[in-house]
Amino acid sequence: MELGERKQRILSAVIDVFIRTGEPVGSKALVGLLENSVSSATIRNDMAELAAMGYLEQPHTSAGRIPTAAAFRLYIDRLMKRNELSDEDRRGIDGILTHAADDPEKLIGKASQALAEETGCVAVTTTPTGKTADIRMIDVLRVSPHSAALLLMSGSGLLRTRVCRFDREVGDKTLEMLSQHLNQSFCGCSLSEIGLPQIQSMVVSLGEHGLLCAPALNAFYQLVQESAEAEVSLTGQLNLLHHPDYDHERARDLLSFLARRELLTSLLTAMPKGLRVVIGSESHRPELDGSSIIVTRYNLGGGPDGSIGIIGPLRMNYATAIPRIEYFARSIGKILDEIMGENNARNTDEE
Amino acid sequence: MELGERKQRILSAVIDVFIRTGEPVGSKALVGLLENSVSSATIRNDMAELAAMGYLEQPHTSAGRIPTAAAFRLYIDRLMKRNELSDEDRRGIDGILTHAADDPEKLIGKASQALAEETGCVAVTTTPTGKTADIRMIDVLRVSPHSAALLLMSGSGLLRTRVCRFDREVGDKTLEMLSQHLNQSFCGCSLSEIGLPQIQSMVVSLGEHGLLCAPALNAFYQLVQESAEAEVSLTGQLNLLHHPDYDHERARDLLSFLARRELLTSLLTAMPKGLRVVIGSESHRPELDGSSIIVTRYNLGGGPDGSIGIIGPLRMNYATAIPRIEYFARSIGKILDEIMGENNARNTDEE
DNA sequence: CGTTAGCACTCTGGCTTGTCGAGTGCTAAC
DNA sequence: GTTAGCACTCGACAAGCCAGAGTGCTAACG
Repeated sequence: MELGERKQRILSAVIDVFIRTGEPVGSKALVGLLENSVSSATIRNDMAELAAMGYLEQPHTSAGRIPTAAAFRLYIDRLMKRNELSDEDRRGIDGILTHAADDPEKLIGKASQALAEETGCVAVTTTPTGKTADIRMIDVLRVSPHSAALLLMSGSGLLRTRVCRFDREVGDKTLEMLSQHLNQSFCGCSLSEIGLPQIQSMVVSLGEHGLLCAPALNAFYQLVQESAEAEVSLTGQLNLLHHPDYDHERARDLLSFLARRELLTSLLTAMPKGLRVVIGSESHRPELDGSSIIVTRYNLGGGPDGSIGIIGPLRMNYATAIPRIEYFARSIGKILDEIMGENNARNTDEE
Repeated sequence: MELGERKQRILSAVIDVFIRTGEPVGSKALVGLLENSVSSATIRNDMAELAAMGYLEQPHTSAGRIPTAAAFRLYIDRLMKRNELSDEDRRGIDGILTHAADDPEKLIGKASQALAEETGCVAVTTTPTGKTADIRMIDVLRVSPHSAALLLMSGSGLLRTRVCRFDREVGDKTLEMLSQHLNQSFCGCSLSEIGLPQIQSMVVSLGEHGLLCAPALNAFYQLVQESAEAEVSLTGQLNLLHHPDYDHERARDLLSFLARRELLTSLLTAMPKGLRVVIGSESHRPELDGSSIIVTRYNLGGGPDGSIGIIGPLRMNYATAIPRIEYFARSIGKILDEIMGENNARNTDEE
């Protein structure tokens, strides 16, 4: 069902005003805002029809109208004019990212922080990892006579360490042997390939050292598990507490939901590629009613990638937030590729 | 000025009830609770005097009394009966800590989480580091043709890594040389000794590789800085949002304050050794009015140590929280010593 | 037929009012 | 020093009221 041109303009205007003020908008307020303005009565008629079509609703009889989730959907897909970033904005972001940008984790942390600050929402990121990432190297470092640290570097540029304790003192040779075996067996493997059986077979191949090294192998297994699944991190939760749309309960409930990382992970990893906007109840999660999620992927040259996005109130400023998130994702992908030295025809000559 | 024995009992009872209910407590409510009960009129008289002495105050004329900060101070220092942990509690904590206890960071994370959950407050911990910690080892790991990761292990058992990018490709020899020089120069040094001058002099001693390695040295410097200062982490912020004593504003303000880590760090590091309770305004931070902090240090055998504690409403359950925190601190210290292999006459034969 | 002006209607939010109950302070008796 | 009794104060809560905003409908207009 096609919407008349004026109705589209009215709906757009309602959404714009609502995003700005957060209050139901009445017919009179729109009179001054439309291009070829018509009288408030006409607008009322159109609004009544828009309400009948499910795009507007009124909290109570004599209040203005507020846009429904369907209206936001239409707005984002068709009506909205993207508010592209100014050169200044870009420079600002570039500055933030290139400043402490050598380290992947730092980079993503900074990006998350900046995004949260600029949008006033909660920023959500996942580490650049995935089942497809492979193991680049493994190292074993002595910590004390009877404990050592394992280090794992994955193809996505992440380093993870973990200390383990042996049942008795271990010699340098044992550690060295352990390191060699681990590297031989697992270097180049994708993280998802490695399961308990493979690791248990190491106990055998290590011969006399096998049993002694069991704690280390156990730690290694945990390390692999940990690296294989995307690690979600949130920034700017405080922003929610400052936002007028979130009262105590709503903020608490949303944050409680976000604290359950496993739910969030599954939500994010289930997203198809490209930029996605999930509006309120579209996620079928009651906790997300009244909130929107905008996420996209940042791609490394190869397989592994991660997500970056924001979570905030339904009436967030999509027009500026969306281009901003896209820019962040592109920049992160580019910088990570540079760090990791992927040779995929990107100009790495900048700076 | 000494308090009469009955007044002490009355004050204790008021505090106990207030901690339980959070509401002003009246004279009648106390009649049934005191040992050698007296009439409500007598209690009223005593309460009036306690109010005059600054231990009680009433929100308005015809409400019950609530304890002042001074009352809590007295309560904690003299009146309170510590509610020692049951064997079961201890076993529970031991189980949590020994379960994933090989890794120092994991250990402290788990402890923090458990403490937050058990007390319903925000748990605060600092990593076991300090100016006095020394550098145990440094490693340089190749990440890509033109980037590498630096790894630093400090005497407190913490591993920190950071990736850095070189201006052009670097050979294995260069990295190896860098690693050797860094270890020779800085292994065994305390973290606080290392400043920019020492690192800059490395550029010279590295000879032809000096300039190429500048980014790595810069990253190393940042790594040292980072490891030198205690890293504060909070767990269970959501608890505040569930607590009836914190409405939207109070929760927001407290969390905003806690988010400013530098303030928190200075607050924690300024604490003298031993267990401390800071009640509301005693910290001279307006944001902490109405909240209390309980912290203590956990000590490693050697110099470095960290803090663990909780932050919550004034009317928290001090009698059970304090022994609990002490137990956590002792356990963490013991386990870390075991991991790090300090030989200080502790029985490491458990389990 | 689409647009406009006018009007009666509805509903919310804020304000005032009145009542209830908890708790106190004081006084006088024990 | 302790207790009983009583008048008083104050906040919480419900009920009632008013003003304002915004609508839906109808009738007139081009």
